[in-house]
Amino acid sequence: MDKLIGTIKYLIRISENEEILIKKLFKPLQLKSGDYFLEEGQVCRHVGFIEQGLMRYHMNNDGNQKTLYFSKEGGFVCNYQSFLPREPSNTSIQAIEDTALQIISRENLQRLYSEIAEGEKLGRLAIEDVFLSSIQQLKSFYKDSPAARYQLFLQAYPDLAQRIPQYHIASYVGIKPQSLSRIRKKLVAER
Amino acid sequence: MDKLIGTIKYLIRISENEEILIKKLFKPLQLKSGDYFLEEGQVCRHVGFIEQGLMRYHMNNDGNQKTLYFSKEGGFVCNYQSFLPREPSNTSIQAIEDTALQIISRENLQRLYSEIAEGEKLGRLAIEDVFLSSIQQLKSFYKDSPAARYQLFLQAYPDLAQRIPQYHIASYVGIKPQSLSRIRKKLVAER
DNA sequence: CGTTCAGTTGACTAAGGTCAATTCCCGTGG
DNA sequence: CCACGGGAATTGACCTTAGTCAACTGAACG
Repeated sequence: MDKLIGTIKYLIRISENEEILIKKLFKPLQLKSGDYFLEEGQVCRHVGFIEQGLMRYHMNNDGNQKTLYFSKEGGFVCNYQSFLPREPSNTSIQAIEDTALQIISRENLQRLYSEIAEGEKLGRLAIEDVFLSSIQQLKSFYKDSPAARYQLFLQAYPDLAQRIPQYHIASYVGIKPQSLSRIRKKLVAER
Repeated sequence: MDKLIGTIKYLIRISENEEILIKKLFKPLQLKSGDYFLEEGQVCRHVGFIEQGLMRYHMNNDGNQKTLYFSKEGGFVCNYQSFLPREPSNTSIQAIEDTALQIISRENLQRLYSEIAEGEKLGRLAIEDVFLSSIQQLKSFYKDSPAARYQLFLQAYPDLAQRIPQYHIASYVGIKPQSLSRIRKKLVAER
């Protein structure tokens, strides 16, 4: 809960009363590695804040999974594409480490928006963040080779490279594990 | 101006006075085919609404351009990645037909947000729309082959296929014009 | 020890990229 | 009205790179 409050205070200004309210609006949720926060076909009904742990977003495409995104402690998780229009999600969100979350329901999020002075701003900032980073990633698909995307991933998340198995990273980069293995070999040889 | 008001009324409820205010906040802008609404390196200072015409978003990557997106009459144009944080844009927005816009400055958009009852909601809806469609596109890069992306483009924008040169479509799909030409040939053969 | 699964490696295939030549289309000017 | 020029699109030959299939290695764990 401390990390959540800290992150919120970093984004907006809140009073002591507002802090107390926020603590009431969020509920803790503990997931084991492999558990799902959201499964394909369900409607996403909560926004989560990761206190500790690691999660991945993925789609199923006739059998093989495509990893879209990772999110770790300090980040929010939500499939806005399902949450906003209240439609069944076409992506899943799964813990890939034991993960401690603070989650807020749609109803409580509405309260947060209306009862916290800068609540709307907080919502906007949280969404803008996801928005900008997904556009970044889209651009990378246009600009960068798989090898370059892999290296950018290493630069951006050096810690995650240690925590995430290679076949998930390969999927995130948009290639097969075999190809990533070959790219890695090549990168070592060039260095 | 009529199309803009119609689009806004479709998204939110506005009073007659609010309609008058909105008409004051937007200014017309006429672009010739080839003209830029936003050039790389500039800060995006306006949101535009396309009354009539067609625009494309593109990046430069050592010489060759990558087309990220098209927007036509009835749509909004803005590089939020530059507009929101007021940073120099790394993408350009160019008219590829003679295009009539209604544009609103950041200051006037602030007034729209604060002086129109559902102004914030309008802003949120406009951004959500761009947000959801760019995630859609990102997912397509994971799931779909270039041939499939081309066909999805044709389905989604049958009219645009007639208005946009193939080399721009190829770039949007993420391949070279030669490859798109071969894919087209193959699709005809299969049909 | 044997099982399991991630990761690597090899041989081959498929598909897009590259370079270059050619054709097509369309507008312009003689 | 026709000839020419220029850019778009197509085509061919070849290259590069990721995918596929399958075998193998290595580490973790019971």
